[in-house]
Amino acid sequence: MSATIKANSGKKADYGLSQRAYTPHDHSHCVDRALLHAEELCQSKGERLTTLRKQVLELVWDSHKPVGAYDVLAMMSRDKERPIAPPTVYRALDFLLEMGLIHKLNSLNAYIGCQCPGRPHEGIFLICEQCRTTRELDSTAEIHALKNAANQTGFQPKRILVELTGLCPACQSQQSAAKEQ
Amino acid sequence: MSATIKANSGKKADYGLSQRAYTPHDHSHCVDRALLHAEELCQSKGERLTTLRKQVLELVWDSHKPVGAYDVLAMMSRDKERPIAPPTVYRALDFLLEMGLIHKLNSLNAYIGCQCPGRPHEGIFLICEQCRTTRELDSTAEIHALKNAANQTGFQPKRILVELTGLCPACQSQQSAAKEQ
DNA sequence: CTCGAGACTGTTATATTATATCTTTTCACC
DNA sequence: GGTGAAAAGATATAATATAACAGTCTCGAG
Repeated sequence: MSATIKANSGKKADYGLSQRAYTPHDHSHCVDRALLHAEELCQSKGERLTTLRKQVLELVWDSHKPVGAYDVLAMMSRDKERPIAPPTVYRALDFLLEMGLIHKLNSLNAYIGCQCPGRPHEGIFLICEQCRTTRELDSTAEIHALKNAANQTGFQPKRILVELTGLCPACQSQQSAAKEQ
Repeated sequence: MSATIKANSGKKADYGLSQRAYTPHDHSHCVDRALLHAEELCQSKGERLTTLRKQVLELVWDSHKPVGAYDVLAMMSRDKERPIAPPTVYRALDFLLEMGLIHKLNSLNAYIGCQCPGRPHEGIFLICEQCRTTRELDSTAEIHALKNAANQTGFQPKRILVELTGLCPACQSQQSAAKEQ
């Protein structure tokens, strides 16, 4: 897996959390907000958001695309005389997962910043198969319906994982534009 | 990951596909049916269900629990002077996935036989976190709702992955029995 | 039949993702 | 400052998956 490319940082209007992943925006706002949330959450839970953990969170938030553990590893090892070892990164990722500050996308073996931490929720992820931009959808209703359906069979659901792969708006218009040529 | 234990083969009543994974049953029926379906499907698609592919399918269907690629590998290499190599297994698994005869459970990196092949569908998996018995739920309605929700954000969904982890009926009653002690 | 193209399988090597274990450092608290 | 628990460093290795190339089989065209 290759290292992630820096996200577009052009100064543009801010469209609200929900659609932000798909539109040009000042991404540093996203990162700042994420870090702030993280600080608050850890404070309230009495957990330590150490420099290392903060750094990993920042790298995961580097864009709206999921990053692999070894991408994070590579980014952290850059500009270091001695490279970081995998367990260091995995431990930080595990901590952030535990805190609900990031999510793991199982279909990609990659991690992405949680777009609405704090609020209890279970994510539905919309992963663009072309540009990999990933958006988290807060579909409490649909999740609830799924859990209900499971319950009716006698199964007692605890965790739920929903990942949709397809095309984001930008890649759709790109494709239809290409077809018209 | 350890090799999977043979499923209960006691002769008992057959409760219909939907609940079978959770109840004692003559598992050889499941396997036979799966193999039959596979033959038919491959025939109709003009694909070859070779000995190797059939053997892998049979091993995946060895129980109603997901099996890892390396479990299959180990089972196939048993009683062989020369062990099978990973690509052999992965190629067969890829073929079976392509045909829709098995599914991959991304949260476990494991594979399971499709419980309703042929019928076009996208699975919802109920994975017991205790005994790992996994059932496929055919919830067209819920899947549709999810895709709709995604569509409304401008995302064009193609594939969907839903995995619920929790407790199967058997493990629930086992736990409540334990509590009463 | 037979021969050739394409599909399938074998083989070796290696990439990618993740964890076990032990040691050292840091940090909050006393 | 001393102390114990949590975090991070370091080394090794496990678990999952693929690349690349060589050999074998199958099936239809001639």
